[in-house]
Amino acid sequence: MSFNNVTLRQLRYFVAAARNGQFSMAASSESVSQSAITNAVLALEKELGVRLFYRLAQGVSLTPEGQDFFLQACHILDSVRDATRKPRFRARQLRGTVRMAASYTVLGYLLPDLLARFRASYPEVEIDLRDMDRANIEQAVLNREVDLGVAILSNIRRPERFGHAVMVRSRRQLWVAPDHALAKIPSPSLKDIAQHPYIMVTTDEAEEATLAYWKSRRIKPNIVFRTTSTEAVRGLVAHGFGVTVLSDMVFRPWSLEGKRIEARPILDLVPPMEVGAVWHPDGKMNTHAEALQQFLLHAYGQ
Amino acid sequence: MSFNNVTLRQLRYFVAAARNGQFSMAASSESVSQSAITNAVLALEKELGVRLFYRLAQGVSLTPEGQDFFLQACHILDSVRDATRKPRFRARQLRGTVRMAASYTVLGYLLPDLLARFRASYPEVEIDLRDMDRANIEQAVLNREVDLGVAILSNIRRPERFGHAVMVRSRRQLWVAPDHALAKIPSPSLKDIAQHPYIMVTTDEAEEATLAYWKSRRIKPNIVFRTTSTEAVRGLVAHGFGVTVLSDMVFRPWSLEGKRIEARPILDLVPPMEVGAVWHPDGKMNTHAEALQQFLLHAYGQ
DNA sequence: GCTTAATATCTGAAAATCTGATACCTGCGG
DNA sequence: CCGCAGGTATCAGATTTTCAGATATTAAGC
Repeated sequence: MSFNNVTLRQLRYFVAAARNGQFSMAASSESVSQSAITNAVLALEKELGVRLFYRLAQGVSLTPEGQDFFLQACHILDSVRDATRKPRFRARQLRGTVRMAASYTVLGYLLPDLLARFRASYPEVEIDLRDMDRANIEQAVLNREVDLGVAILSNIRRPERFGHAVMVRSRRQLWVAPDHALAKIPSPSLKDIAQHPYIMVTTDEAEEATLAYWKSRRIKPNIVFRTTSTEAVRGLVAHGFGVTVLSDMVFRPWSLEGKRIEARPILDLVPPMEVGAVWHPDGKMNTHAEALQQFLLHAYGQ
Repeated sequence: MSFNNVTLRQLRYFVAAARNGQFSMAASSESVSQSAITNAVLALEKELGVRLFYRLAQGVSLTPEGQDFFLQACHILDSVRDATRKPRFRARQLRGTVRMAASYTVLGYLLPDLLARFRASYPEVEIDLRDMDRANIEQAVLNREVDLGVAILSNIRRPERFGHAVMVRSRRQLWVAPDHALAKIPSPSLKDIAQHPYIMVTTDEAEEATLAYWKSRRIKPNIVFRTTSTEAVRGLVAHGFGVTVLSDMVFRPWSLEGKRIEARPILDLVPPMEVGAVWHPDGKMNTHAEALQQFLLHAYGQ
């Protein structure tokens, strides 16, 4: 049976399916037929010997193994994009240091892979990376203490004060243990969620951002615990002590000790988390900084 | 023009061609016809808009852009291998710290990518990485101060005193500026090289290793400069101050300021550099360490 | 049990890739 | 200078992979 090594096309279709949550929607986003997506995913599953999606009535959702593979597939596709980006010989002679500031969440979940890839393209450019909260990033960018900041854009008031660009828009979903009452509702509303203990993350102004969209529905979550540790949240949610709403960017299937977390789309319109880069409004920066800026923006198609 | 995104198969063939230095040899190593290799490489070059190989009478050799792309292609293929390696759900719950020691060259050229990939599979395992020379690594492994050492195995006397495995065997070649007299000889001998100024690297016992194979031919290189800096060597060689013989692992095309370095195979039988892992001879180690060990060994096809 | 909305399966058509033969290039030796 | 040896490029036809479109299947909601 032609021991088919995995194909990049299969990975593309798989990633599209994971992003869309439906094979048929992935098909139209990739401009192919639904059966093409189905076949690619089936071939992958057969090759890996693992089920990647749960097939649900209204679409599909990643199994823990699928989530795991999803992250790796994204990395592979990104690497291919980097490698085939046109300006080959991307100023390998470019040397210097870029001063960059990033906030907690960004530092942990977005930048490591991104910076590793940047380094592969520009090995001679050093990145002086600093850990700051949003307010300090804003100030540092305006004062030119750093060349570039990466933060949660949706928390920045009047982003027009900066040069800025969205890098990732990440949907917020309910995190819930599989045996939790809320897990039985395919698409719970905030009102449903309000009736259960809620675990509030407080890093990167998550509390303010969260309360903002609760307030617009005129209800409040039933907060039983606050923490700055996403790890703690995972543990607590997995053990059923409560639920939370966080962005897909920080979601992991997390089967520590066999305990799983599931993510459910929320019925109400919840704004996505937006991560992006900010720089001084006059846009002037040295060549290395510009290289990094371009890299960050291009790394996310457009 | 069927704007064909790059294919993994093309990358595989390209890498095989780069490794073999000949399309026809790559063809037999991949068990396909020579025209399959040719077509894949041509398609890649067309897609990238860059010449990847110089076509020579006796085979092919990477252009600087090709060398650059080669490293990225290797990374992509490695990532795919990691992602499709069977034990999906590789003990994500595995937590702990592995103590690891590595020597200078290994630290700079081999481990960064490898550890990043390990981290992707075992995000909860921390690696306590220490910089040591060979002698200290040997001692630390025997004293169980570290779980695992990675060093230049070919420098270790009586490796049977340890558990050990070769990870990479890297051919040693002549590094020479393109306009240097030696660059005109397709495959120079050590005797040819002895007539020109030689730059000696002294990190990781490179001098001892080098003199060993010179001694077996009963001649000596004409050493005009010694340094511990591979960067310095590249600069000096590129500017024609001398030549050197080093392994492919640390080779880069290095066209800084338009200056290039070329690599030429050496006529005499020069032993390759062998990098590998060593561990305590009784083989006992905790689960995390074993995971890392397995990962390192598997990362290099057996 | 019907309807709806999704995935799975099947078939012939289309596209890609491969092989094997052959043309072409280059360095070398007679 | 020519032919040979050892390599890459090109081509045509066979093979294999992938696709679209039609249809079967499945699950949930009513």
